[in-house]
Amino acid sequence: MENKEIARILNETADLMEISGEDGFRIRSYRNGATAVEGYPERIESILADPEKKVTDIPGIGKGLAFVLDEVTTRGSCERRDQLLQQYPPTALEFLKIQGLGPKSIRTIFEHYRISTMDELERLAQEQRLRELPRMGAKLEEKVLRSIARYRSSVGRFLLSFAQQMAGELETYLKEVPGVEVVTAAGSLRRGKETVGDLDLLVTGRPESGFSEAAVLDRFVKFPRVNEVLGHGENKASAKVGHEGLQVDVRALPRESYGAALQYFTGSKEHNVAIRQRAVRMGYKLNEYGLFRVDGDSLVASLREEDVYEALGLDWITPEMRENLGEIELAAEHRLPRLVELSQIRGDLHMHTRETDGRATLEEMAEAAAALGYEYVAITDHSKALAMANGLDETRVVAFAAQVRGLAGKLPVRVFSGLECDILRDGAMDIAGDALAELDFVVASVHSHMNLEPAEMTDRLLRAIECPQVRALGHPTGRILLQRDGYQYDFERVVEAAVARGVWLEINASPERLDLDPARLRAAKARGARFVISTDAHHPKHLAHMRLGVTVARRAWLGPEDIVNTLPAEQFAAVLERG
DNA sequence: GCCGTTTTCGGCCCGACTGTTTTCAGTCG
Repeated sequence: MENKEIARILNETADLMEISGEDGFRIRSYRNGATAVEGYPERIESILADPEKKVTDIPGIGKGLAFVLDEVTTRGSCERRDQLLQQYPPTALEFLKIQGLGPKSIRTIFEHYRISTMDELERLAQEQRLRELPRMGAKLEEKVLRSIARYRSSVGRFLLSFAQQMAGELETYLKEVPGVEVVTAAGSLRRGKETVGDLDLLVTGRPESGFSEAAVLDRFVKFPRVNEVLGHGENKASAKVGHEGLQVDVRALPRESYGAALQYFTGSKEHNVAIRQRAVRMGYKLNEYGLFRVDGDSLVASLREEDVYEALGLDWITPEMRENLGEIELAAEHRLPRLVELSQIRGDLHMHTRETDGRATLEEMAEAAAALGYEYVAITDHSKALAMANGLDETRVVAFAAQVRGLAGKLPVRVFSGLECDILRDGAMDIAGDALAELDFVVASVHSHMNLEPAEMTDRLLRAIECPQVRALGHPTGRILLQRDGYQYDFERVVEAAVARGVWLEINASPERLDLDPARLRAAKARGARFVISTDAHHPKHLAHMRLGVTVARRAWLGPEDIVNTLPAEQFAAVLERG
């Protein structure tokens, strides 16, 4: 069992313990344990199996959790979780995802009503029976109904990063089948959409090396994380994978038609419709087997995707652009834009350390950045409004700026002193201007009062942008993918103000944000905005999320000239200096 | 339940808001 899965079960147990009203500190120990397990470099299972090693050497794991870990790895659950699941239905955990409902309210609901499904919860709210319970009222019912609607629309969708990871695991696994040459994820994953509904894997190989389609599909349905096989034919098998139930379709293909199939299954639907219309106009027909002449049915192209596009008089179009938003016309005129690439990113401008809610030190973050080949980073811990994160006050901000000046030249990358400064409800900065002025780089973000009226939110952001020390607007919509919509405001006005003040817009690359989104990025670019792509890392390994941010930028057709952190360190420093 | 230790028990992060109350519990971050 993977550490991540163990951590999930510990967190789930903690959720149930909260609903059951157990001691808060004990619950926190379970959560701390989960975090420790998830971030631990070695497999817990192998530590448990090794008599030379002890899990209790891991900080956060004591005697109690050691026993629980042993239970979880051997049978996938633990005694306390089993007990609690007898007491509450598994949907109790789903109810926690509904905004406005926390463990206490869920417990109250279960004490008064015998319900076990989301539909029943919805009915209680509709029939105004929640308000009969203590401390619940009409507003809560409305909130719950809104949240259930959002929950429904996100069910069956998955974060891009999650699907990519699953695709990677399956690729490694399927490549062990003799003769397999390529395993490629197609569909919205290949196009880099922020969330994906299912995973399409195309597999091909060399018959002369023993490749057989049946062998690939047989191995796939035996993948240990397959939960339910939905279909298993000669060319295609489908299954729900992982406890999350991501649907994975594996198609085994002859290599001759690989390019055509890849084009076909990558989509988008709109792009493909337009491409096929173009083919028809040129006297061809295009399907997943190849591009054929209509008269005589002879094959024109199918081996490589590039061949298909070329035969249609088009430059090859990168999957991120395939949405029929004008890319086909540009490809026909050989005028496709040059998009930003991960290798062009030279620094990361949003990350946290142990000073607030990060997990590593400034030095560790700098080393991890150097390992990725970066020239520079900005350390941007939280400001004091985020009390729970132990945000910096003015004194600590000034001390931090001085500390970074003292470290000049002593770290493997250039470090800029930064701050992710909270934008208060009225648009004022959480930190006084003279303290901010000590820093090299200030990114301003909203973390509270996200439900203001659009006009008020617009004014708030406009005022924040006016602050002379602010250089970037962090996660500008505040959306959390599959969980929370962004805050409402007049985006165009805010962008125009940002352009006028030289404030950059952040593309926050953390997997659950990817904020701004491609549509807003295009709109902002059209108004002259410039961008930074930053990871918002809270751990050195999060720095690797940069590639997700780059993917989002590419989906918005952004080039290196649009992204400020493609600048070399000296030039970037000069841009900061100019103010 | 973990940790550290003044070694066997006490401390562990909390401020702000919301909607419900009529003085504050529950949620959120």
